[in-house]
Amino acid sequence: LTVSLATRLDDVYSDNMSADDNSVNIENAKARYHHGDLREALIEEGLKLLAERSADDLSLREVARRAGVSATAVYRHFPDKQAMLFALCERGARALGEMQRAAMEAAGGGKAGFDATGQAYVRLALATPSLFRLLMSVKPSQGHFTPDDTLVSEAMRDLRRNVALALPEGASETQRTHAAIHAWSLVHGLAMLMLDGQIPADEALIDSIASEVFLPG
Amino acid sequence: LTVSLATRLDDVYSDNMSADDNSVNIENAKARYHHGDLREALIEEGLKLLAERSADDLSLREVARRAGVSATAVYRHFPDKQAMLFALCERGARALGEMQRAAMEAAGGGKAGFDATGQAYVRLALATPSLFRLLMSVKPSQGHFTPDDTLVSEAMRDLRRNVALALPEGASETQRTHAAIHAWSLVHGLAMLMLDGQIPADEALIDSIASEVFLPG
DNA sequence: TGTACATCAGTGAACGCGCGTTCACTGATGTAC
DNA sequence: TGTACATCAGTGAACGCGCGTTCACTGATGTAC
Repeated sequence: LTVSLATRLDDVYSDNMSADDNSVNIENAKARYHHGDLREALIEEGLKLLAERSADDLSLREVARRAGVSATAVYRHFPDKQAMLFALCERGARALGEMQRAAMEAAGGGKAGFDATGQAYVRLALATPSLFRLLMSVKPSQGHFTPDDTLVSEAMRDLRRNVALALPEGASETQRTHAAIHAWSLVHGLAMLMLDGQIPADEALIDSIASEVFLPG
Repeated sequence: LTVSLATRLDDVYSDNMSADDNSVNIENAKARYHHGDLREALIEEGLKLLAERSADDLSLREVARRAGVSATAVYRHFPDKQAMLFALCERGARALGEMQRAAMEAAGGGKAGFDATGQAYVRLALATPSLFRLLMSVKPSQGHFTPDDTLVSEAMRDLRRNVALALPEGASETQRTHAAIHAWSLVHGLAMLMLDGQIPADEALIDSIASEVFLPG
């Protein structure tokens, strides 16, 4: 799982620009990026910056600077800063979803698989703290991002499906929803407390807490 | 419990300045505050502002403005902005601790009392979101605030004591710590997910989830 | 193959903003004689 | 009781900062004839 986590994160943070490309910053931007590539490069630099600072401290100008481009160039690819942040969120949500799926699969489904998704959730949070926090800040009520849904709620749908696999056969819809919320709260709290340094980010702790979900029936 | 919560929050947010005091802003500040009162007024305005915006969006200048005082006056009472924020944290920590104690007492101790502290935790978070988040952001590793401890870790000490009351007699130290972390994670995750709008801030949900703590043995 | 032209992703200068913090100051308060 | 003086919590002007965003522009690319 740890390996597959690393692989997934490499996907998210993949770096198309080599160090050489950075050192020939003198050439103009159009020569450096083929058509459509700057958008991608900005997202990548944004994700890299989120590894260094919080989303609140991430500025559009710095992302542009890192990509070797003027601040105004960003506006060719995003209507405003918020839209750029949202693009970063989408990457985070994708990574979260993929990791959950991979963890479930690797553990062979059932209760073990369900536990694995919980552990993967915490590990993703610890691996990409700012992105994880940013992701959570996109509320369903902030409907200007997506028509009527959260990015996270997609992962939540998966969670409700997964929780069914860990519950006894005849569990009701209500029981499933309740168990899903319970499980999500548990791993989310663990992740946040570890991110905030209130609890040691201990591997064994993640594994044990995440497999102690209270399941009704 | 709800009543005692309201009472406690009134304590935290108590407003010593009447509306009249605000309307006679023309008089100079020295006339308005007796010696030492401005510090208190600044803290109160800070807490009120935290009810409107996040700690990140709270500026020293605005706190001063609300208190009817120049921005530089703040420096007579706090060495810098961070110190002022920390003073707000202290209030939050105090409120959290008092609420936990009150909840435990009101529920008559034992497992019921322990569950009540969990519910109170979530309710405090929902009542004062920004203050709660700010409180959590004070890390043990940021030792410049307190010598070698977190503000929150004081509440954590209480938690470990409380969890013992809900555990079977012969529980080991390890089991107690583990159960405390588990319980904290559960209610903290529930609180954060509700604050972020990922889960409805439903009263019944708080009560039921917070009493489903997994207890070993 | 060469020329004219439209497109559009980049540019740098400029805007107004609010911030945290510093500085030299002022004027009310309280004490010493 | 009156006067001289130290204290110190306030003041407003000023600083430098980086931000998001706008504007008119430029110059490479690709297409049409």
